[in-house]
Amino acid sequence: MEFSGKLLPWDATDRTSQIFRLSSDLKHNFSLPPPPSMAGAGDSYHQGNIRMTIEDPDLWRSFHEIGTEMIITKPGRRMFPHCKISLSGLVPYAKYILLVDMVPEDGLRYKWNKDKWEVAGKAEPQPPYRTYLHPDSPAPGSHWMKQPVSFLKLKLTNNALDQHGHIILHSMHRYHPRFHIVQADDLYSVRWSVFQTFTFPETTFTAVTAYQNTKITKLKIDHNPFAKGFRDEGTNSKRRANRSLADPERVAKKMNVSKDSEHGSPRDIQQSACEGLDDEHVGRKESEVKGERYSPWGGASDRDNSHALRAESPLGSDPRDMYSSEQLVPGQNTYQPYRFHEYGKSPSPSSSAGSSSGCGSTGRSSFESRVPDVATVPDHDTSSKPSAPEFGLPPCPPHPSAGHQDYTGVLNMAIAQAKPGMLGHHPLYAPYSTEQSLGQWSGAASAQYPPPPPPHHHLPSEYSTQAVHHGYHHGNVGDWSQYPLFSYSCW
DNA sequence: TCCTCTCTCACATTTGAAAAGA
DNA sequence: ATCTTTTCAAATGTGAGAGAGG
Repeated sequence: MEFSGKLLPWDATDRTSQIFRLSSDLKHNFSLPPPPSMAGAGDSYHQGNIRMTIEDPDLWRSFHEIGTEMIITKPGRRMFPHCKISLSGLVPYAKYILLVDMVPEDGLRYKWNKDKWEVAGKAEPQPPYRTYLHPDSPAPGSHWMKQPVSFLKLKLTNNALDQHGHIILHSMHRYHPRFHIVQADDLYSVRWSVFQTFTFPETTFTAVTAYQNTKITKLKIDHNPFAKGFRDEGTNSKRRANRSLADPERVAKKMNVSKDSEHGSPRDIQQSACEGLDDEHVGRKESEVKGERYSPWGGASDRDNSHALRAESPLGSDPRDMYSSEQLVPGQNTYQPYRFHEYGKSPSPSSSAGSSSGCGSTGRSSFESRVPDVATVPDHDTSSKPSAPEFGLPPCPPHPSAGHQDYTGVLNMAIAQAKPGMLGHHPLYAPYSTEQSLGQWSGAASAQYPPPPPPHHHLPSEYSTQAVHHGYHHGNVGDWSQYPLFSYSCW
């Protein structure tokens, strides 16, 4: 079954900021069909029929089945596989901005123990929240649609003081990239626009400073051209020798990689915690992969023991919980929007600890405020990035269990390469100065939107989910959500 | 002090874009 | 103007070692 990412109409005047997110499974929480009045209604600017697909889905799945790891370094490291998407359904002549940010999977920290990932405690406080702006932004829909859009240059770093606009992550934490499409002529318009967000479960990864799972290393070497020198057939005899011990395994792995992605994996590996994701996101191949996945996630074998399982695997036995119900609400707080992540039934430390967050123990939705703001601050590194403005998306509020978070609101975007003029003469930057940021945020938000929900409290009804979930399976087609932004001004 | 875990660094190799030359 | 070659910055995983914490 295929269900393209048809946007549900959104009334721009609707301050309740309902977010509609297509889920991939009707049997989940929000199974309401779209109100007839909304289905296919009118304004193409706001509704469109946007569809996003991820490129190289098989490659992503190959990694995902093992447990994708992404290296993060101080100077910044590219992702591999890198994010590359295809878009359709955009208004050809309308301009869009493409953004990517990294969303914590949960409020947990992990460790690699022998051959599997285990929970190692609560997540560390969230580092400065950044969003990567595609350098082509803004560009007309026709531009985005004519060929796949690559985020090759996106870099991940563990340097909280990074000044290059790289996305800052914590090592040993899990994230997934989230793609945003905003119809806007420039960044100034962004805040008036509707964000449409897409996620691809198979892009979930663990940020690491050094690879933990040797199978991931091998997969990277086998597929990343820059790592060609480390391949068995490569010229580096020294490294070949070092790796020779693992050769039998490598051979077996190589033989299995392609197969595994579609036909399951070695049986010595416990079932993948990602199984559920595959079930619904890997096209209609679920029957082929279910229960056979190789997984680095410990405890996954005990599928029925959801508690035990989820304690170790944030994806849980039914990862759909995580992806199928995302609601985004506008941040009402001028500088402290909150994001609530709740992973449904998962009794993970994070969710349990987050009871005070107001997400409710029964709800599956993860609520997020998406209030991208751009801090206008002095550029303190003009030599290296004279026009390296960054703006942060809405400070991703903390996971309930993540402890104190950095609300600096640094919405850094690596827009150094963005088209000149898109930001006009305003120096956008992403400082880590709370004072500055907060100062910027002190806009008159409340004038436009209802009062903000109290932090760590139940969302008021007007923010409650009215998500509409459809069967939305097309392998690498992203889930999407739509939400208005910018309840306050910051420019 | 020892151990474990995580992170950093220099290294050899490869890629790919830009520059130089034919 | 076009094609080929050269140069060089950037990207890659490796493995040793440092550093923090228990």
